[in-house]
Amino acid sequence: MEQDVELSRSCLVERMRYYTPLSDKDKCLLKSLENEEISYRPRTRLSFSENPSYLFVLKSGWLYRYDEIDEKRRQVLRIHYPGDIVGLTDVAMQSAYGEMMTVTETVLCPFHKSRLDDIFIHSPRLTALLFSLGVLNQIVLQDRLKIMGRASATHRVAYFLLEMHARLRIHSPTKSLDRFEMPLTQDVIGDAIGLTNVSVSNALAQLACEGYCTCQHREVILHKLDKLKEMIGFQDRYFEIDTSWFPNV
Amino acid sequence: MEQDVELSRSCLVERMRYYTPLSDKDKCLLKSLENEEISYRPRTRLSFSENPSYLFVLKSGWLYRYDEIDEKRRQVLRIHYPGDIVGLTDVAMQSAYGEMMTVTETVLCPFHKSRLDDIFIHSPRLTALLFSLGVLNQIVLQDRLKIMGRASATHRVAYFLLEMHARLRIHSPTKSLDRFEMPLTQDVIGDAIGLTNVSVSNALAQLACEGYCTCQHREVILHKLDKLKEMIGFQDRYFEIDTSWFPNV
DNA sequence: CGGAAATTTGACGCTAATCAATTTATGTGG
DNA sequence: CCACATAAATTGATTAGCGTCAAATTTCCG
Repeated sequence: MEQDVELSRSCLVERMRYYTPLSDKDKCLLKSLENEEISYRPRTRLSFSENPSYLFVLKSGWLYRYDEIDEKRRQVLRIHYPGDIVGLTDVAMQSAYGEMMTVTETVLCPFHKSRLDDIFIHSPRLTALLFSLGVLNQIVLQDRLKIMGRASATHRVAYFLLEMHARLRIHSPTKSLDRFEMPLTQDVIGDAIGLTNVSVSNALAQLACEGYCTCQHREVILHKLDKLKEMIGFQDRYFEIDTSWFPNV
Repeated sequence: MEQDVELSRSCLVERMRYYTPLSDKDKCLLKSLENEEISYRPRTRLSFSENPSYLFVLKSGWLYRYDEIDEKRRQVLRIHYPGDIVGLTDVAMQSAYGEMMTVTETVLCPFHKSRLDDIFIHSPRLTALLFSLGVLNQIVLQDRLKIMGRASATHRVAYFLLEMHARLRIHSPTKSLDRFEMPLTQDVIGDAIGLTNVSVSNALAQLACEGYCTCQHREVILHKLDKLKEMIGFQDRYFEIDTSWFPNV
């Protein structure tokens, strides 16, 4: 029991066990990825392009990945929350994809990409889970494509808030979580959904005006969560993984 | 030798061996996924939402996946080429994502999702490859996000043509392939990159006017492939997979 | 060859980008 | 704890690009 409590302190284990029960062996496998720790200050630029052989477990804090398009434009590709594995898009290719920037104080646990082999070789079940989480990521990206392609500025911003809400819910599934911290600036939000900071500001004003939500002082309050979801047809992808076909070993 | 030739007729084996050498066992594993065949006519709507437990190897033909937004709007999420595994976004979740439509005459090989377990259990190396191809897909989606968020209509269309070019190159890496068939209508292209068919038409006219490429009679000719790539900063993601860390079993 | 689908072309309107100025919030040192 | 400097957010005026609607032309396919 003591041991189990000890193991559950792993951020990655917390995340994974949310989707499916884990054997002690699997917990150990995951836990071992968090042996080292590096801390970063807020707003630190992280560039691992020189040798993208390391992945990271994001232990605490927020960071985002972005890619420069030109001097004044960039695309925010992904926002990372605690429990995320960071850097897969770097290690699968021979070169890194964009850069990362910490938002808050951040702790990363680096591990070499060859450590993934341990999982692939020793735990087909964990492998299936990692694989499925990769597919889930594709689905989330596809959702974002849909929004970027066709939705108005207001809908895009609403979508962004709802996706953030869905992400945060994973780590506090009991709470209703109608309010949460928002450390991202409107510039970053805009770069994530293809808008200028001005348009984000206007969209937030309109959402507030219609009573859906407010976003002030780095805090989001979702007054009409369900109505908001309905308005843009939002689906929470983070609760849906089908584990029925996973191998039992 | 005879056997090897026989095995190489598998579309999936062809695709996978492009990225890394495969053992005979791995070839058999992959080949066995193509035991059944179903043919479809062009422009057939495929909906497997009732019970999304089957994946498909796309043996021949083209099809695309899309999702309706409202009556008149849809987002084309992905275009599938021979050798693709189709349907991962359905089986990982408990419900299907959108629908599919064949473009040309198409042959699909269905297999149950539990067959993936065979790969995860028996071939860590093939698992690593499947996993990496999933990550590659995420990268391609991220590239598309970048384009959708910030690029002009002309750049979007140029990007679309170049991505198609990159995809087709996988299956004929020797040819320079500066011209290829384009069975997709401008409506479909537009729905893929967030434009109307009218804007696609205008963008193609401008690209042709500037001498970059022509798209007529269902055929694309890229006159200045390199200049076009340079103009939009295109990177071919399909050649980059890093297999150095894959397990040897 | 004939009907339907796809593409092209043009006129007009709307949304969000751009540029710029102002207000508000944040964080630091005294 | 306050004053100050800087960053972030808000507001407004103007503009460019794409969407929308509609009609004409070309292509496709049985």
